[in-house]
Amino acid sequence: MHVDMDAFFASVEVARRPELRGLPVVVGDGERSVVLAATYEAREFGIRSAMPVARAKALAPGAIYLVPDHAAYRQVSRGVMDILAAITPELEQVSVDEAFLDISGSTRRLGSAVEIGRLIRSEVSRAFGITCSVGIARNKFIAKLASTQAKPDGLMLIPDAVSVEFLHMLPVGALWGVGAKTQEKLEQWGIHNVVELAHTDLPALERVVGKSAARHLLALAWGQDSRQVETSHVERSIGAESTFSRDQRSQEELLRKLLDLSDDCARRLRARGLKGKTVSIKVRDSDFITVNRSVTLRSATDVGAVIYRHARELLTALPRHKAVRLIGVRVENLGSSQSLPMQDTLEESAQGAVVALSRSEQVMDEIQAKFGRGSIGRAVLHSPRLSSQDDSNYS
DNA sequence: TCTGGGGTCCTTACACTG
DNA sequence: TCTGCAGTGTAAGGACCC
Repeated sequence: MHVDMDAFFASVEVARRPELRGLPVVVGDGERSVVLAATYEAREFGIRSAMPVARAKALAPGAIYLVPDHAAYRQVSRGVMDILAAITPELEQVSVDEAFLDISGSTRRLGSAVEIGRLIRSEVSRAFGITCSVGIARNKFIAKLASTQAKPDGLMLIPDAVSVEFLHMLPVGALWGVGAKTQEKLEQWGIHNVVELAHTDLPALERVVGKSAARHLLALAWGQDSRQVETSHVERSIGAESTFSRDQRSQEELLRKLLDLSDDCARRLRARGLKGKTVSIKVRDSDFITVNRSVTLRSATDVGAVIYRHARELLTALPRHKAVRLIGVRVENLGSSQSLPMQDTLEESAQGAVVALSRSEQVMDEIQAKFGRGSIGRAVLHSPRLSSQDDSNYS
């Protein structure tokens, strides 16, 4: 079973502000952002999620535009997931607003799959005043297609016997893993629908989309998906990125943001008991050209100052002519803190520098946990100058 | 029109090792 | 000593998902 909230962020806003009901409501973060969610009334104007807010405003200047309140959405999300967890522990949360459930062990206790789907929909609506759609099928992929077809505020069961027939009515873009680029490539080869893809032979498909994707797509096109509902998942990377309100040329400001993002990554790593070995940065310029640079360290870290130092080296090594639109930091190659050694390099360990930095950041975590995120921070992020050379400015 | 931020996975190229 | 090859790790880019 696949459960998917309808226009989730927008629905949460409408539920807590009933005067918005029936109106075109768009959740999006300001001029340089994109639409995160839009009510079905807003979609009638052609507004879609991921569309630039500026474009949405051109389409529907009279719609209501709201700044997202992620804390509120997370809270509702947790409540919805609690409802689902009461149905079965075989629950896989895919994102803030959707989940897969393996309900094969729940039908004796709670009734048929359709009855369970109805129960979930009524519980979610009763508890939070929002709607969700439910898809039921023999595997995850078809269940997800079913919930999409059921939207909004619906339920669809696709019996085994008709699942391939159902699949073969859909455009190729309905397949998991076929986005705009792959769809365009497939269409160049005359493959527009799932049924056409299903009857393409593997070697030909491999030439179009590559080996791995070809096998994957061909299986999906015949309704085959052996993925299980995974109740736990291992994080592979943790990152943070930010788009400037105006394209940035000042190295000072870029480094300041880089430090802030490095700290954010480090704090989240520590909160999860993780360390990472690879630090990567992402820089997008005013022409929307994006480059990534990464470096693998000798040992893993969860220290913001260490992440920042490597990120800064990567950034300063970059030849740059254009102003910067977006900058990001990501830490990859993650492992548990317990299983990974402590120091960054022998040299630094000898100085005790990294140990001291690590400890001071842990103390900051503790103070922030007690008194709030704004209660303590790096002085350098609040001072007018940030040297690009002097490491003493970490603190 | 002017394109977010959180991620995952795949492909390609290249260096290195046995 | 040289060459080819397979396997592995790293780096960079790209596509895709929500």
